[in-house]
Amino acid sequence: MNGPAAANSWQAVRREVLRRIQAREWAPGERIPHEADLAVEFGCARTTVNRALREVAETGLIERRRRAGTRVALHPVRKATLDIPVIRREIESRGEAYGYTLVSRTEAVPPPQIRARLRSPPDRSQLHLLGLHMADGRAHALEDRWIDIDAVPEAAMTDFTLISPNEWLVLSVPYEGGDIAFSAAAADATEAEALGCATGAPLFVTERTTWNADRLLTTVRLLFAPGYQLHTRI
Amino acid sequence: MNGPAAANSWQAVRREVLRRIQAREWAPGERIPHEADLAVEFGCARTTVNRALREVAETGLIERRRRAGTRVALHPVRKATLDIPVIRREIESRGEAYGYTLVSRTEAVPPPQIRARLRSPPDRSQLHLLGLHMADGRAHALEDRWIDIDAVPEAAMTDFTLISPNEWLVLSVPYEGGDIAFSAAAADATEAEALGCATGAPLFVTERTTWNADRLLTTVRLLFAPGYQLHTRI
DNA sequence: TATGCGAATATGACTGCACATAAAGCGAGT
DNA sequence: ACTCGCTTTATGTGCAGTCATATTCGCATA
Repeated sequence: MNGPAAANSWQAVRREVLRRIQAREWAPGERIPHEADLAVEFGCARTTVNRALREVAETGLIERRRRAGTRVALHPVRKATLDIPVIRREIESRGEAYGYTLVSRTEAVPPPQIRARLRSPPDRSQLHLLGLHMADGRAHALEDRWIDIDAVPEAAMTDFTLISPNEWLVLSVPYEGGDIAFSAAAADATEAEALGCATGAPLFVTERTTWNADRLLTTVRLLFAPGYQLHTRI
Repeated sequence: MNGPAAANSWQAVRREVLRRIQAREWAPGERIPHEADLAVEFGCARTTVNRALREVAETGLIERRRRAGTRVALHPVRKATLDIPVIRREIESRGEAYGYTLVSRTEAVPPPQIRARLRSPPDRSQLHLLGLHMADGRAHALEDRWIDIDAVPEAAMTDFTLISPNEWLVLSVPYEGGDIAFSAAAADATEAEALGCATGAPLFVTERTTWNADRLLTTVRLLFAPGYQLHTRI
């Protein structure tokens, strides 16, 4: 029997590895048998064991180091994966009607905090956009965005009354990475009016800065209407 | 020349693939050459191309289907990975001193919302724990937890004044999965006092329910002191 | 005009092998 | 004791070839 043992055997190996960790057959902190032994035990190639263990390691349950071997994590840092869709699609996928309004558009020198985040030189004006995303006619999220005009010059010519900067950027500006922070903040008077809630209401906030190679492209603060929840699974 | 071409060539392939997507050489929605062709072009084995494309697909930038081929995602849903450490370790890794106090411990019939989340039968009492996590003596997070006594009977005998349920559960109860929700809420009078903030202050909230095979184990609501941010990267 | 079936095709998985590389461990030389 | 360097070991990566499987597409048949 030369060919593949059965079906998806790397997943079978992963299942068994997870079971043994669950059942404490392999205790936290303990070293587990090395790939070659497991390959013999499971009757598959080392490659297959490697694939399975690599996937488990990605969830944080085991730690692997060359020569040192593989051990069950002592303090597992669980990894959860967040899906970050474009807001329009998030709303539409819930079966609600999407709407968007541009509230204001200016070019101005950003306040110190934003300037620091964009690493914008002092006195340099940047594009500042305020927009409101709506779901079934109700306010969903307020988007407060700064775009670096030097890094994204096309933004200066774009009409953001028709397409939200959120979506335009995803479609037209390739980016490599970013960092995201989640927090809570109280709605100030302006925000409360836009979102149709009381001043001081607790809002879920995400702040994201996006870059491309060495350029910082944009930083955005999204304030979600009260009741919003971000969901994920482990 | 039989052996590996150079070093980490699957990462080189991934880099080049990402570059072509960035540069719009492969436009969104467009089908890209199939693995065999790319293998020839890059002068490596199809396995290597497969590995690279699989990794890219995991970030949501391309979509792959058998026979249909690989195409650049039209509406990329970016995936971010959240690290979810035990609270004590999160605090200690910032170099702060960790502290924990058990505020209250009761067995009671949970309110309807919690009962639904635990799928607990009506009139069944469950273990209810309230505790406060502290960083450098300041309140960090309030933990409001219900544990299913039938699923985790050991919890009934455990002294939660010494170890937080957060940590005890991770150490002693293996679990398979859970779901997590993030939101914002206003501090009520009790919460405000415990966290040392004003009543009505906006708090970052995470709610998590954890299960194991078919049993629901525990559900927890964590209220973080004002100023807390959850960070991640794309 | 449907529709049902088989061929073609691209990804998915696996094997057996080889070489690469990080890190632990050991031992010789100072 | 201490350092340097060699050996050993477990994981990381790569290759060629094969079989598996989902899907599409075209053709034949009702």
